[in-house]
Amino acid sequence: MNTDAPSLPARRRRKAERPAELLAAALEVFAERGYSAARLDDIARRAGVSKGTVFLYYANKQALFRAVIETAVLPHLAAGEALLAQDEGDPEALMRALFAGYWRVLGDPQLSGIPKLVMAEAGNFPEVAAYYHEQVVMRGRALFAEIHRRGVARGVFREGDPALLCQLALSPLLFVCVWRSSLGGCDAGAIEPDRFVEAHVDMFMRGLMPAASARSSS
Amino acid sequence: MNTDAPSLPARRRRKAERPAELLAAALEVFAERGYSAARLDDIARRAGVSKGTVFLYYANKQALFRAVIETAVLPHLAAGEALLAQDEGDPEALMRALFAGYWRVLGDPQLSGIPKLVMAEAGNFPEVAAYYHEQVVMRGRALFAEIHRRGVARGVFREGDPALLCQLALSPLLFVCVWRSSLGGCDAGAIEPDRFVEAHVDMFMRGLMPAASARSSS
Amino acid sequence: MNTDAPSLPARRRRKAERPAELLAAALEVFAERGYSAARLDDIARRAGVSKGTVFLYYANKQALFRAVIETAVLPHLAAGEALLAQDEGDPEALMRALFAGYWRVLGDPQLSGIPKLVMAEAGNFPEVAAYYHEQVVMRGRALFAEIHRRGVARGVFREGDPALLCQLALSPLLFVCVWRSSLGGCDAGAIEPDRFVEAHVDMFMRGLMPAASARSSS
Amino acid sequence: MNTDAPSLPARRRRKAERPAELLAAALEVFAERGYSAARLDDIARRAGVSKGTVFLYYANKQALFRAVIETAVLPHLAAGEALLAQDEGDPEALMRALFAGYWRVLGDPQLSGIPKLVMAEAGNFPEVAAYYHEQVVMRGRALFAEIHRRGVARGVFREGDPALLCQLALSPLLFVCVWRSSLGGCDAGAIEPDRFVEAHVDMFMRGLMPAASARSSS
DNA sequence: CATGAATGAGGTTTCATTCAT
DNA sequence: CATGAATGAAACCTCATTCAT
Repeated sequence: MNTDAPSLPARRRRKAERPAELLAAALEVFAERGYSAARLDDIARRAGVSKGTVFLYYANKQALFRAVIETAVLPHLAAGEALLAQDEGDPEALMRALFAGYWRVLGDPQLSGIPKLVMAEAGNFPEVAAYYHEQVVMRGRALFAEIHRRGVARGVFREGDPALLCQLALSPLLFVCVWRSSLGGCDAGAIEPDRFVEAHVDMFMRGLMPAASARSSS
Repeated sequence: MNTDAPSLPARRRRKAERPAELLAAALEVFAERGYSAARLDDIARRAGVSKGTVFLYYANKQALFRAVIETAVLPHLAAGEALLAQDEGDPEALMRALFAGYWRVLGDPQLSGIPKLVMAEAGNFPEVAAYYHEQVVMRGRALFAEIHRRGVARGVFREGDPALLCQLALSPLLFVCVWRSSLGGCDAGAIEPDRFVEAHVDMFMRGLMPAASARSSS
Repeated sequence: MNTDAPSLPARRRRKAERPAELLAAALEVFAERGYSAARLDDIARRAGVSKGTVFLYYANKQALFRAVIETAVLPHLAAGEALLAQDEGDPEALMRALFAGYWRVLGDPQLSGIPKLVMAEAGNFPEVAAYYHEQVVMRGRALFAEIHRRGVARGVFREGDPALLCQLALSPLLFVCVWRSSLGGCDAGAIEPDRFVEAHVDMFMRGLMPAASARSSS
Repeated sequence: MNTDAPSLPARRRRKAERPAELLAAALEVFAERGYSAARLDDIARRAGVSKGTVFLYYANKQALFRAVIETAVLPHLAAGEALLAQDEGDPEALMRALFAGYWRVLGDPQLSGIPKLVMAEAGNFPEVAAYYHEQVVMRGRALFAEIHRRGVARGVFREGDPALLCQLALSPLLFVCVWRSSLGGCDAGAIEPDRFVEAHVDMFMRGLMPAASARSSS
């Protein structure tokens, strides 16, 4: 309320920023430790507030967890859908843009904690898993399927089950993001993520070509 | 393990099986819930013993966790190494055999909990992560690298960074095993793992061919 | 209390009413929930102010509690004492007037919360209990004793320990006020308080007659 | 289980006694402090166990509270019902026996905490209140009503609404039990409970006589 | 060996109280 | 004066761990 006054009292301004600060701190700790092992004390401290303050913004630990999951990914998906809706260009370029978009999210060390979290905790939070599946997985697949459909129509992509192809396309990206926040520490330098993804995209795009055009690839 | 003495009294035989039963139960519960959320009560009940008995075999929860990780994968790796050491045949067939071997492990709903566990808990157990990286990841990569080396030498595989190619080869398999024990419940039927892996292997093998032989692919 | 200045600005009048509004809200919540379970948040909301405001008027929760107890009953006692001081009439009528006066207080759903509160919380607030005993119980008993004394002197009441008779006289009234705010909800309609008190007073007055005049009762 | 062996291990014997010990300790603390203010720490310490042990026997504080209420009164009611079922004697003597029975319970400093508790906490535990009303209040009233019915049939009691008469009969007893655990401390010695109850019963029985026989009373 | 009752440290959650605005 | 965001002590509750039987 009344956020158009540039001279808002500092307290009030804090209040507006608190949820984001808390979500950021919570994402960090949840991703590092997992849901159960994450202590609200740590989250609060990392957000620069006391333990009790967390409960002013989120009813309990679970609600905070859900909020972390729900707010971190949706904007990016919406952006992807918007892009696809207005761009009618070359499917191959679109597909590469889709990869780039996914990678902007999954490659961000901050956001890459989310998929890891969801996978690690799906068993304990079936509702969260269902929400994520519906709001992220299905919508992400729909994006892929639409581009693939356009490519097949123009004869630049081979046919195939879009769900399966999508999984094939994304699993290395997802894997890399999980890897980085788990064994990445031990494996430092072994593989540079950007190069890895680049290699995968090349390989995948080549595999997606119709048989006839395969010979012309590098 | 020591099952070659058929005349042992039932009680003693029971005792010899306890560790394996405990590890199996622990793997189940750890994989379902994650380390922190797993209760020793549940593990004990699932193994058919009382809570106190667990401590007769493993000093504490952490030791049990380490034992689960350490005993579940090593035999399979050793088998792979033995196979490779004696087989000098067609690299392409060997590579497909390697995929099949990996899939025998990662496709097993029982064992597929392990990678998920390691990734989810690496942050909380750096030593376990380091152990796993050294004893599983590096050795697995070495298997791949050796086959790749032979294939390049014979001109049937294109060159490339073997670590990167190995990651590329395995990430979909690892991903599928993680997926199945997380969002798989919501995603039931969307993708059949075996088909998915088969498609990936085909695609990967095609991508691995030298450019010249690509045209002969299906 | 200071309502005799009709031209005060509204704000100032508001302020003058605050303590009474707070006490009323506090009485409600304390009576409903008990001292510990009553939240200052609820009291503040019911009084239409913010939580912080409560502390402008009362140093802490305990002080508010004491104020509730102390201000709610004293005026009524004083009124009873004044009445008795000026009225020299028929002791039987006075006794019935005393019952009526008690019932005006104890029958008021608002005020009936007080005795319940005092009894429920006496263990946690010995000083409050002592204050209540001295300022309410003892003075109430003195009223009864004085009327009884006059009646005995005129030969219309039988003799007896006034403290005991007073307890006997009042316990059903007190009980009904406690009952109504506790099990009254389950017991709705079973007994109508006014009828109950009327029956008790009749029975008590009959029991208070000297033996000789008993036969003339209805 | 297997409690017929006199040489049971001490641990096992403790296990059998724990619930009763816990209920006794809990009744004490709940009655002294009220539900909210009672700390499980105190209850545990008074029962001679640690905090965690309470939760081995009762799922949570509320369950313990319910168990206290439910187990403390029922046996006495059942005893009263049994007595009434087999005794066909003088209704006046039966009524005095009923008073004596109630007083055995309500006069016991231990058990007298129960009614106080129920009344103080009814607002916070509607289900407990309903249970108590159904299992204690209604059954208690039925006992009274049956004796009253017999007395009216024989012409030794005057007619009247039994529910109202029962309330009238019991309210001083209930009040005394509440009083003793609340303001009784301040009021020490003012009134001796046994004398008070005796006086009440005499007065009540006299009030219960039909008008004709009133003159023969002492 | 095996049990399971008991423990108590540690986590989540509540709420009276403070204080900058 | 009034607010309500922030605090942190204290409560409930969980569960790994111990140990008498």
